[in-house]
Amino acid sequence: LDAQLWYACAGGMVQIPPINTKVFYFAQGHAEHAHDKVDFGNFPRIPPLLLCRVSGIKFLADSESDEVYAKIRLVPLRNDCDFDCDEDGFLGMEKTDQSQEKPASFAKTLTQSDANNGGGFSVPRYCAETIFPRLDYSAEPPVQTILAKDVHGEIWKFRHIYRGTPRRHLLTTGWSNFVNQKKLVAGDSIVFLRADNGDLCVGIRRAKRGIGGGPESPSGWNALGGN
Amino acid sequence: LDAQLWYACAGGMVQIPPINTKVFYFAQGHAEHAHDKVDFGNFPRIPPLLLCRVSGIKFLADSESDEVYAKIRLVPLRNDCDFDCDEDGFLGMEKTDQSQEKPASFAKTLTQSDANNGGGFSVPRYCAETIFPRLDYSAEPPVQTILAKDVHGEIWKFRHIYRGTPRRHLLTTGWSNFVNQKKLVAGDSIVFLRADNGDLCVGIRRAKRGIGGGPESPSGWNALGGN
DNA sequence: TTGTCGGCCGATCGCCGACAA
DNA sequence: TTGTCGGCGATCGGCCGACAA
Repeated sequence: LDAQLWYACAGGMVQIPPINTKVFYFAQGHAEHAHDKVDFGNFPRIPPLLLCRVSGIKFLADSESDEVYAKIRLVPLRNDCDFDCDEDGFLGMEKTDQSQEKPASFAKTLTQSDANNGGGFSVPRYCAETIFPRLDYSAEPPVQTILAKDVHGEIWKFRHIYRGTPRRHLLTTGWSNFVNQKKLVAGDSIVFLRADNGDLCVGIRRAKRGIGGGPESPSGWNALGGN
Repeated sequence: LDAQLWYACAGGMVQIPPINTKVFYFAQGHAEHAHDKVDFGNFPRIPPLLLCRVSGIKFLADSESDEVYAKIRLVPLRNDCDFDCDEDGFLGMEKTDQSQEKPASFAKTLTQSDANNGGGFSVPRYCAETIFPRLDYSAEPPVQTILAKDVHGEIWKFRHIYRGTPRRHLLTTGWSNFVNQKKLVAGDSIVFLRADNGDLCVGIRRAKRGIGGGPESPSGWNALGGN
């Protein structure tokens, strides 16, 4: 999964520590947020926090829900007594690789009208003008076909039209099918992103269904929630 | 799963040996008909047939396809040299418990018109008159609602009407939904059965898609095919 | 600028009798 | 007796501009 699309779907609040930086692992926080029981083996006592080195990161998306999540491999460090000393990036608060080049992306939370069965999608002007392919306004009406790739690489086709009084951008044909296939409801968000190679990508960010997330959470862990 | 409904779905060709009878287990035949590899462990050489005692039978139905199949537990017998001697029922060819009380059931292979999307189901007269609940012919038109339980215990509702010139029995409302949910196509069969307690049951028997069945075969074995 | 609504048109669903095999 | 067909009315999907927030 492309890291740029991953970050766009995850949202601006999400920061992933770069590889080889040091982070604290909060075992209890992890256990409390996990849906499945976390197996700490036979450790007699788990320290509240554990200094680790990030040794690997995988950007993934759930095959069912499209929700993005990350698997972060941590290697415990021995010298967790002198952790406030020196060295490089704690907690990834300094500039990380994700900030170095931010591609054009746009997220919108679906309104009732957007999610209504049989309805279309109101495209905010900013999104249509900066993310979508350039529309030929000289035609009457201005209309084009849009192709967007989701997190699995699947291509979705939409009819993009600029019409109505006052004029506005809309997705019509193809949108309803997308909503049904992805099981989107009002409150969920959709993300459009123009990749570096010019390809248009589409991702989704589902609304939080309640504290702790629902059983639909990918791989049994809350995706990047807090700790 | 009720044994009567199971036998009705399996069809008249199917005979299950009663418990505690002796049968031959054809290892090679089993292996050839299985979809998954059959693991015979480290046996250096498998005899062509193995005298066994039936120690357990489970009547089951695949949760996806509704197709019925049986799990038969076999215990190998030592004295497989003198198998043509005496004792009780070989191969269940004698009367078994399934023949002692045959409930009223009827099977019909779906025609193109039956399976057509949006169409109804032509109920053969015999089925309507002997299996279905008694219809009040004095009404105009004669119509009733039929409830039928499938192999999972789920209830399906159909509108049963007697109309047309010449008059015939039809299932209309509810039938299309049943066809779609069960993914029935022309050539598949439907089974109606009136249980001892008076309940109406419905089962399906899918058409053979080719020699050896398809990958949809339940639990990796062909259901009761030959050996 | 954009969320919601009612209008409306075409496609599909599904019930019907006619007719023939 | 029952399989197939065309008809046709009801429903639904989905595109549209009006209007107001």
